[in-house]
Order: sequence, then C-alpha cells, then structure tokens
Amino acid sequence: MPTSDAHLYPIQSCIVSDVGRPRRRREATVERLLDAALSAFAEQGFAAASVEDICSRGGFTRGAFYSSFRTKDELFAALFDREVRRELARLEELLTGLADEPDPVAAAVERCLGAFRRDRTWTLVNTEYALHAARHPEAAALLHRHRAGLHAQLTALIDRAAADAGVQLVLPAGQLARTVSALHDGLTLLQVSQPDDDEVAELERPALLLLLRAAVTSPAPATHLPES
Amino acid sequence: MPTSDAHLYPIQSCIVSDVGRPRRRREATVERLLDAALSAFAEQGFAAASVEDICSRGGFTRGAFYSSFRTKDELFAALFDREVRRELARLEELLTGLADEPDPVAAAVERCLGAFRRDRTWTLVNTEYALHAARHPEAAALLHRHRAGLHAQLTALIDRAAADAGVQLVLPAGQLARTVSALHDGLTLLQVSQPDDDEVAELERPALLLLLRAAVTSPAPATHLPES
DNA sequence: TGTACATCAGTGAACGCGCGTTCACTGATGTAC
DNA sequence: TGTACATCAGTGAACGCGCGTTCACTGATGTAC
Repeated sequence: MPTSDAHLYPIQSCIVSDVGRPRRRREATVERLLDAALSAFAEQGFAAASVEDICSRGGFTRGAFYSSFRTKDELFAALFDREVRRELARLEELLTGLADEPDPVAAAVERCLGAFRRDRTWTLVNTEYALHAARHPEAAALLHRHRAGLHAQLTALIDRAAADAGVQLVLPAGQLARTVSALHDGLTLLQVSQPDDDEVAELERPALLLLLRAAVTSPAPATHLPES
Repeated sequence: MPTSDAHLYPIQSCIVSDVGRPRRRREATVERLLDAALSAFAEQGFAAASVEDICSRGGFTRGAFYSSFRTKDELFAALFDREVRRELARLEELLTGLADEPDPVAAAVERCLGAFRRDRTWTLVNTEYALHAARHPEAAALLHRHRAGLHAQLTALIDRAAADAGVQLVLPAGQLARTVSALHDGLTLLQVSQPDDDEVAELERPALLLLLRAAVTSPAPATHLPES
C-alpha cells in the first residue's frame, strides 16, 4: 500500500538478514522505493527523474514500482508525506521542555535550527513539491495539511518561548511562525544554489535571532505594524 | 542570437503594423518565444513544458525555435536573464531619491515591496531556476551573477536608508540584504502554493518592517549576534 | 512434518506516444546595379 | 524604378529515443489439512 501510513510499519531487512525471513515485503519495498525516489528527485527533479532510474536505484525493475504505486505523482505524494511526518516528529520532540532556559528566545532559535531539515536533498525536494502543489490542486491538499501541522507546532513553540521570557509579542505568534518558516525556506534555497558561500551558510542563526528578538522587544517608533 | 544582449534591441512590431515593415525579425521572434516560455514554464514547469507548446503559444513551429536557440536549456537561461535584468532595472529606479523621507526605514521597506516582483508567474519560474541552478553548474553561473547585482543594489538601498535615518545597523548591510531577499523568496513561494490564504498575502510588509526596524534598533540583550 | 494449493511480490517484454533535435526547403526581405 | 541575386527567418516532415504504463507470467511465501 502506498498510502500515507506505510511508514508506520518497521522496515524489514528482508535481504540483509537470513535468519527471521520476512513474511510481507511490501512495506520494505515501498521504503526502498521512497529512498530511491528521494535521491533521484533531488538530483534530477521530479519530471526529469525516470521511473526506471528510481527503480534501479532501489534494485528493482519497473514492474515492482507499479505494484506499489499507481502513478509517478502518487509516489511523489507518498514521499513528501513520509518526509514531512519525520520532520514533524522531530519538531514535536524538540518542543518539549522549553522552560527554565536562561534565554528562552535564544533557546527557541536553537530549537528551530535543530528541528528544521536543512540538508540539500530535502531542500530540493521540498521546494519542488511546493512548486508542484502550486500547479496541481491534488498535491496542494497534502501540502496544506502538513503546513498546517508544522505551523501549529511552531506557533506553540513561539508562544511558549514568549511566555517563558515573560514578554509580549508585537505581532501574533502565528504570523511570526509563518515568517520564521518562510525565512528558513528562502535561506535554505539560497544555500542550495550557492553552496560555497560561507556568508550564506552562517546566516540563518543571526537572522532568526534578529527576527525573534525584534518580535519580543518593544519597537522604537510608535507605529510598528502598517495600516493593512 | 539568443545571447543575453538580445533584449537591448527594441521589439519591432513586424506583424501588427503594415506601415514601416520590419527589416530584421529575429529580435521580435526571440521576445515572443521568451514570453511564451515564461507562461509555459510557469504553468507546467521547465521539464514538463514542451518546445512544441512554447512555439505554438508564440505562433511558431518548432523550427523557428531552433533557429534562435540551440537547446531548451539555453532558452531557460535567456529567459531568466531577460527577466532578472528587468527586475534589476526596477530596483535601480526605485533606489534613487531616498533622502528627505519622514521615516527612511519604512520608505526602504516600501521600495523593496515595490521593486520585488511578486506575481505568481515570476515566482514559479524564478524558484524553478534556482532549483535548476542547484543541479546544473552552467546555469548556476548566471544565477550567481544576477544575484550579486541584486544583492549590491539592495545593500546600497539599506545602507542609504540607515544613513538617512542616522542610525547604525546591528549587522552588516550585506547580511541584512540577503536576509531580506531570502524572506521575500520564502514568502512569495508560500503565497504561490497557498494563494487563497489572506494572512499569508498580507505578511510581507509587517515582516520586512519588523526585520529592518530590528536591524537599526539597538537590541535589548547585550549579545545580539551569536559566537560564529 | 509433508504435501497441495492460494496468494503475494516482483519480473521483464511490450505498448504507443510525445519528446528534443535536425534538416532540406521556401517565401520574404535586403542589396547591387 | 526594375530586375537579379543573396541572405534571412521560419516551415514542417522526419529521426531515433526514452518515457510512463500495462500485463502475462513466475518463483517465493503463507495456509490448510
């Protein structure tokens, strides 16, 4: 089953181990195909990566693919689903136990930096899925669901950091959460297409700190948010 | 010639006007093909858009394409080049005459908002070119050149705004410029894949204001930039 | 434990299609005299 | 101004190729007795 719950089953090492032979191989096959698709999509892009290439990376022929997925689009959705669930799990983990930090805002920044995936592979595939979703409404539904989850987690983290610091936010935590993740997305995309630029590589931490400190600090001029 | 200077020549209306018939049609053809490619790439993506489709959007057959461009990749580069030059020109225009504003920081924000292209078409194509460049070194060279230009303009704008406001920046103007454009890129991509979300649509102005005010305001805690 | 049968997971050949690219050609435009 | 020739810009048929997808088949695995 290529559905969104496939990843919940443990991967069975049907090839490595000779003792404890597998009964059902499907889940393991799906995992391997998703791993293969992740690297193929990262290297070549969704449209340019061929089903043949994905299968051979996983050690299969194309028939195996079509006994687990109906189409290449369905594979992309399953891949995105699995990867975002993993990121969400990490974020949830890092969300717990924020209190009693000497500097809650700095701690919140570190948690964001620790939770967000910043590797090249994921940045490429994640960005491409956003483009894909912008063009294909079916794909957009899945994106929105996952973004909502991520947004809720991030908003909670920010709210708690502000509460622990004993300060008010100058804009709604939800807006700040969206800004933070947009900044992260923009910076990772920049980094991926400019991988040798050290200045870019070191930018996310100071940028996030600047943003979050500004959000909890009463601004200098009176009018901070514009009319709209 | 599909080189980067093609856009410098005026577009000749070789079809519309009957008086003043055209001598050389190449430049006009190239422009029409680039227009067609812009919309085709936005709608379907670079890899999924066919040369046939691009040509028919422009009212040509495929042969016309190959008498102006060597490959589809070369077309993408020419398109990106033309579009970024246009954006750069707008930014340069908006850069002049910043002094004597009652609120230079707010004015700088408005200029950024006015100069950056935020339409769906450009966001999709621009983002895709970044992905393309991350995968193809030849394409990366062009991207870097244009990013350097944009970065220089933006840095100059920020520096002048700070000088006019009579304040110091808490981080180098160059770093702030990169942060601003990364935030812009992230927000436009978010907007394009979530077009009906009003909260997202209204976010860029307050986010930029927050960021720029934070950059010119002395922060509350002593250590603002991290160790690295 | 052994045998017979059912189901599962993956093979690999085949399908038709549309792609990027090439090229011989042609009518439109420009130049020389 | 008119004619002859050269160049230009674009046509459209043809090329081979690799793609996504289908399907009849097969060996591996699971179940019943």
